[in-house]
Amino acid sequence: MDYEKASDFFKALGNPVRLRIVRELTQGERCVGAVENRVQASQANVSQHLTILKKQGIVACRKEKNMRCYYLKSPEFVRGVLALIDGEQRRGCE
Amino acid sequence: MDYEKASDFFKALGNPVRLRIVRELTQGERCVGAVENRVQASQANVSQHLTILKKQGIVACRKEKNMRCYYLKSPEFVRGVLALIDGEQRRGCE
DNA sequence: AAGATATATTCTTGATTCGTAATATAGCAA
DNA sequence: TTGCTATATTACGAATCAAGAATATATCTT
Repeated sequence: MDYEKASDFFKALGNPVRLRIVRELTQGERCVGAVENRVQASQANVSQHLTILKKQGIVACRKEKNMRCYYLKSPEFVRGVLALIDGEQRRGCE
Repeated sequence: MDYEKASDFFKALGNPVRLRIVRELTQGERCVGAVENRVQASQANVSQHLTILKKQGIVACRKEKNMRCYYLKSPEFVRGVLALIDGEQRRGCE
C-alpha cells in the first residue's frame, strides 16, 4: 500500500465542502454553477476545491459550451467508499 | 449524511503516519511501543497520533500492566475502507 | 523509597489549509 | 468590438496541522 498516496486521497475527502461536492457528483456530471447551487460555498471556493479534487485524480472535467462539467473518474469506487461511511455513521459508532 | 463528521473521519486518515498506525491495528491490538517499532515515528509522535485517532473514535485503548494497548473500535469497517482503497490503488487510477 | 520503563502532555516553530476578496480569462451574444 | 456569463487564479490573513524537544505521569521492580 502506498501510504502517501492513500493519505492524500483521504485528505482530499477530509473537508466538508469537498465531501459535499463529491457526493453531488455521485449523482452525475455537474457544471461548476450547478455544484455551487447545491453546496454552501462561493464560486471561487467551489472552483478551488474542484481543482484540488482534480489534482488528486478524483474528478475530471470536460468543456461544454462556456461551462465546465465535472465528473467522478471512478464513480463506482467513490460510491463504494461513501456507502461504507454512510453505513457506519448510521450504525452510530462512537 | 453528516458531512462534518464524515470529513473528520477522512481527515483522521489523511496522514501517512496515522494511516500506517491504523493499518497496523487491523492486524490486532498493539501497545504503543509495538506501534512505534512498526511505524517510522518517534514515541511522542505516535502517542500524539493515537490521541487524535482516539478523539475521532477510530481507536480505543485499554491498560495492560504499565502499557496501553490500542485497538480499532470497528475493525471490520476499517478493514473494509482500506481494502477498497487498496484495490483502487492496485487498479492504478490516475 | 528509588529507579526504570511505558506513555502522555506541553511548548514551540514551520508548514499547510481554508476562505474571502479581487482580478483574470475564455466563450458567447449583440 | 463590447459586454455578459461561467470559471479560474492570485493574494492574503487566519486557523489548523505536524513533528521534535523537553517534561510529566503512572506503573513496575527491587
